[in-house]
Amino acid sequence: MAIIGVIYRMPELPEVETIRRSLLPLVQGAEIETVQVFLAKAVRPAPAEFAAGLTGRRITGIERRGKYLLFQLDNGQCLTIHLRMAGRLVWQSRTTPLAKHTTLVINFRDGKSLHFVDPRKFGTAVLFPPAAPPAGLTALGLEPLTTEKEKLLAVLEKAAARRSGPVKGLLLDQRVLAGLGNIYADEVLFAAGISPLRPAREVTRAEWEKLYGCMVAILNKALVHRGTSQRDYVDGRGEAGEFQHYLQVYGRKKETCFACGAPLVYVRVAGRGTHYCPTCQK
DNA sequence: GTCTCCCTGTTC
DNA sequence: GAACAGGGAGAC
Repeated sequence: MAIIGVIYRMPELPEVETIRRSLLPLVQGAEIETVQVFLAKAVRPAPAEFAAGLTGRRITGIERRGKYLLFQLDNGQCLTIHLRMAGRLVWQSRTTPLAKHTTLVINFRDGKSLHFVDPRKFGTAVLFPPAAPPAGLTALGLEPLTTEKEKLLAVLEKAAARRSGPVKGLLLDQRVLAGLGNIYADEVLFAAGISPLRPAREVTRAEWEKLYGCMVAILNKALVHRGTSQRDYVDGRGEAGEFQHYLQVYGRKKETCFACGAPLVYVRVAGRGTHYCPTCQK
């Protein structure tokens, strides 16, 4: 039995979208028969109510907002799953033994199961009615890829104007822009030639425009390559992420810049490990 | 608006 | 065997 599902180190927009696309044809129309919760704090509401709310429902579709997956149910409710750092969703036969760190299993009537495996235990699954979405979801900012350019530029400039901190912190702020994480923030800033340390309010209009173009290009290219996979992945359909081969700065600590040959710098910015080229990025 | 913490596999 | 990795909730 092939196992479907790619393991990503830290799923950001391209990875979550790739997972969405791979899962959609598998779960669409499937009816949930039983639900097993192995880590109570990973689900909301509490396990008994969570399981009862899902049992008997059919999944009608999957959407994505930022890094959240949204499973639509046939009664109008919605199940949102956030993989955080190390979570993965694996579609497999119901007889497959549970992997270590499995926090949630959704069993379908057709004999298949969706396993949520999350070693760091940071991931969450929240069942909610349309009228009461979780706070993190409602607070999300614009989608980097589906928003009109001028609108997005206006939002970035406005957010930057009242932010004294480094520009990288703004790119990581999901309330402004929903979907960028540490990997793509570093890559976008490198491509745009902007230092992650630059105060957000000092970024010029021309630079925002360049950053926007780089962001769209990088995210689209990452989507084409099915995201960034680190380490081994498990996949029954060749759905491996390959964007790791295209990273320019992320994860290249102590290496040199592909563009100019200067040693890359690794510092902590906005609480995250940050890679950049001090020569190419100003 | 910025900092801390949650977690455990991996790296040094 | 200690330090590190980090998304987002919650605390300041």
